[in-house]
Amino acid sequence: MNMLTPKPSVSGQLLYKYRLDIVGGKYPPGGQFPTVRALAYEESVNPNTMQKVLTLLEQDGLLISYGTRGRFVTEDQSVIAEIKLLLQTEYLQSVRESAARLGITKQQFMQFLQESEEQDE
Amino acid sequence: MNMLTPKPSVSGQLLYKYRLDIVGGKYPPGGQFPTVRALAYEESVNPNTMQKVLTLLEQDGLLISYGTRGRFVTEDQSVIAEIKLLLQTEYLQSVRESAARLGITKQQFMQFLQESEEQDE
DNA sequence: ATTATTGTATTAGTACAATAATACAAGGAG
DNA sequence: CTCCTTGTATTATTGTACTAATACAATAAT
Repeated sequence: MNMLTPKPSVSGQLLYKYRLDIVGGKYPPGGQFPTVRALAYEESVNPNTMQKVLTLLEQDGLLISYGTRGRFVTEDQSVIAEIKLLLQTEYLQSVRESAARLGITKQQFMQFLQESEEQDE
Repeated sequence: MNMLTPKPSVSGQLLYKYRLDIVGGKYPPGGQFPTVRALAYEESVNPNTMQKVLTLLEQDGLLISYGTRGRFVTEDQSVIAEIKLLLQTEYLQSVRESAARLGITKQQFMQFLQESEEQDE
């Protein structure tokens, strides 16, 4: 039983996933992005649904569509960096609120961090 | 533009809210819980939707229905404590994953905690 | 006793997300 | 030139969450 997260929409999850994939460098700036149909197949989702997701990523400025040539990740690294920072900031803010609601103290959080493995460098 | 959270269902949000309200002590153990209709009105939600939510809270063991006498918060504090811990643990685990996906380092997190106001004691 | 309020249940309707099934124009590849 | 793949668009259908409108039995209140 999942206590926390009410199920979000498929498209919302995919949108978030690709945002993270892009700002995380999985798809490098200027590089080609997989096709609508390929991603739809990969995610076992209808092509229409996937296209909507990619359209939203274009609105973010993360992707650019060149008609039949395909879609590409923006070359503008500042856009990517900006969105990455936005995602991080928004998330940390949500953590603040959630921790408060859950009654998680700063001490608990510190201890939690100590126990965490270091994933950087 | 909300970067993070795809819209969750109404009932899922309410379920989460009441779980937190109960484990947070807003509704004390053994005390009466508001009626379906009252809560539905309060949240501007259909009574049917609210009833489903309360039914799920019963399945959690947080609430007990005594027919027409109304619904009450469980008197068993261990159940409440257990669920509170479960919620906290589940959340911290999700934080670990999310932080990793977002590329938030332990250092960033530490700094974030320093900047946070202290909300306990 | 009557009345109001409780939880519970049922059925139908609405709104929206997602699927399904295509179709088409534009460019690349052979 | 022809064919394939690209993005894009359209229309219909399905699934589901939520609303709407009740109804009913049990109990507390008066």
